[in-house]
Amino acid sequence: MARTWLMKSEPDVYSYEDLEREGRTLWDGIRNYQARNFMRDEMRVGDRVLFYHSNCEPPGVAGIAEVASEPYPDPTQFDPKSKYFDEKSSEENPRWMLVDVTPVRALPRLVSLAEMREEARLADLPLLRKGNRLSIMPVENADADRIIAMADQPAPDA
DNA sequence: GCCAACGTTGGC
DNA sequence: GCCAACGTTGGC
Repeated sequence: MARTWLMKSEPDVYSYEDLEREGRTLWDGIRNYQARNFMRDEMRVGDRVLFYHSNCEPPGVAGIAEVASEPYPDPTQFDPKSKYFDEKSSEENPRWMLVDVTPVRALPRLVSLAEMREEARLADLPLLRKGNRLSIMPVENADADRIIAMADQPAPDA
């Protein structure tokens, strides 16, 4: 059984709609070792991805995507003009790895962070843990299913 | 190897 | 825009 991951993106920078428009993207710019390790060591082609909109109003899960490639070096680390350039990395020994992601479907509506906090059965979701800033994290399949099901229900009163 | 200083994330 | 929480860096 494939796993599910949650991947954060700021919609002002790259939204789920952008992914649908492009059809595929490199998940570049990850410069956190724990997040990199998930992509490098644990993700498999076909794993499900909850595409999460962060640093926006409201934050929440916007769509479902899928891991679409094996891990490979993030090209931005080698580009001196990129803000993600890493002078300590080299093509021979790349430090940052990424995967490609493709869209699956937009959720009927955004499932907000506040709404997930209200759902007692999601209490163990890593996303909701205090101070968690990881931009990529695993999600239990049952929790992911529940979040996706929430999008089929009317939004709770704000 | 400790830890203070600094930078970043991201909700609010 | 604020700031809590956390990760990274670098002096020692």
